[in-house]
Amino acid sequence: MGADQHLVVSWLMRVRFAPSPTGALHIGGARTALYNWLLARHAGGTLVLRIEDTDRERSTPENVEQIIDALRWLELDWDEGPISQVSRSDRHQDVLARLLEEGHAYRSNATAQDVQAFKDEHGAERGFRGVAEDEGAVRLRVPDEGETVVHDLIRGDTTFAHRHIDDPVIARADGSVLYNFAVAIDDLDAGITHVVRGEDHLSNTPKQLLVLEALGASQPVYAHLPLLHGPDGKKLSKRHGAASVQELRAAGYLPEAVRNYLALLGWGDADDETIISTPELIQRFRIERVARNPARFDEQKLRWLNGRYMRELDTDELTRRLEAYTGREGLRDAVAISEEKVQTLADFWPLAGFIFDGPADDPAAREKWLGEEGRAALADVRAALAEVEPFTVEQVEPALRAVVEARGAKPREVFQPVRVALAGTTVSPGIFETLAVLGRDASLERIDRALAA
RNA sequence: GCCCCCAUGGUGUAGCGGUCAGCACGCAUGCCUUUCACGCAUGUAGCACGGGUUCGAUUCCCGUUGGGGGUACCA
Repeated sequence: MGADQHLVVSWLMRVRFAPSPTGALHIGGARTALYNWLLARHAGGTLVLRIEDTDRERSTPENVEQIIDALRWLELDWDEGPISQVSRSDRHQDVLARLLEEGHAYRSNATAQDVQAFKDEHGAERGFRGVAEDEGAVRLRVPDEGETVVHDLIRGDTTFAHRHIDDPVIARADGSVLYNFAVAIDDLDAGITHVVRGEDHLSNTPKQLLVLEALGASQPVYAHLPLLHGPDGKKLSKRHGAASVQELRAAGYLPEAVRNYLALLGWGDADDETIISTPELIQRFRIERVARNPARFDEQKLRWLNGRYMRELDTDELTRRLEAYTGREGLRDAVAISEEKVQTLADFWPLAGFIFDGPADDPAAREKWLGEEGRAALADVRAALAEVEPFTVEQVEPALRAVVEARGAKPREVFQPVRVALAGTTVSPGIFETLAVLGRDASLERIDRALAA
């Protein structure tokens, strides 16, 4: 690589997604990943995946795998990593030693009680300052004077007075480093240019900046995303239905619809479009336009959006998705007549499963539509259907309408009994289409059964 | 407690000193119609409150209230 090219590379955007593997990837984390991905793809930059696993208790291989699965399902790829934060502990130790050596950090055995005692004496707003000891945890020295300003692409500048900041513990007594230290070093070493993460990290940013400053390193540009809440305004949790990516997947949502929805949750373009394909998103997404206020996750809108995406897929593709989702095969004909009626992949089977598994059992439907009148109509339909040739929608429809006319009935008085006979319920795809998909034999058999019951 | 962030209909957002405050979801009604949907049409509902600044504030400043985050030898 020549010098010129190197210069170009150094100007490119490098972002990262750094989840801590504490379980399933939540929607908030998924959105953070999406925004970073959008930024990287838009700028032709690099997305680094780093696993923040310094908390050994919660970081299990299963949890890491869950996050990677979720990203794959969302079709968000990364260019470097996954890098385990723990795997970088040698480097962390080197930097820690240097900070200790240069006096930017010190060892201390101060406990939470000691910190409280300090505040009782100096005032609650006064940041804790410890005294150097021979052993104990490592604390970063925060100056008493001055302030640290976080320059944020979304929020502008936020100023933190040093006198309010506690000397943060950056390494445990056993030497293992803590998040606020490791994250600063890792982002620095990875050459991250833009740190895009949740707002819950904003208050800790000055500590990370102080670490960087102690090292004489330059700082990245920050962008803190507003947090996501549940429908009730409270923190998002399992109580709110699908709160994790795997739950969204299980609920039958399409990854492209989820990307579209998540992109709009906290971000809006000037032209106010709602349906935005991923390529368009890459082209139009601007981190500066991300909203500052927290957003609520609204599954109703996701459902609507998902329905729009479902209807945009052609029948073959939708069939592939549905077959993968249900684990069944030979669904195409049933899919073709159900497309307009489902909003999620999960909606399909309850609507059209009767075609394969036989009529559902809905006593109320039978009672209402298969009484004396219903059976009489059904018998007429059976007779008419026996003559239809070929057994196609084009031939079936006029035959049934002729029955309606001959009986002087309302359409529903004839069609609903047929529907209940075939599906067992009052809801199904169009009746002519359903008949055609079922075929003459199966249709007549089901009608006979309803008549005999 | 202390530090920090945020505030447009029920929800997500557009707006960046003068607009009938726009769009989407939802909800309601109508049309379509064999069920359920889809689609189409119409309607419903909002600038948290109080002070300023200004000829004029949804928009700028301050405060209040209300949410949220941080304050761990968690991330």
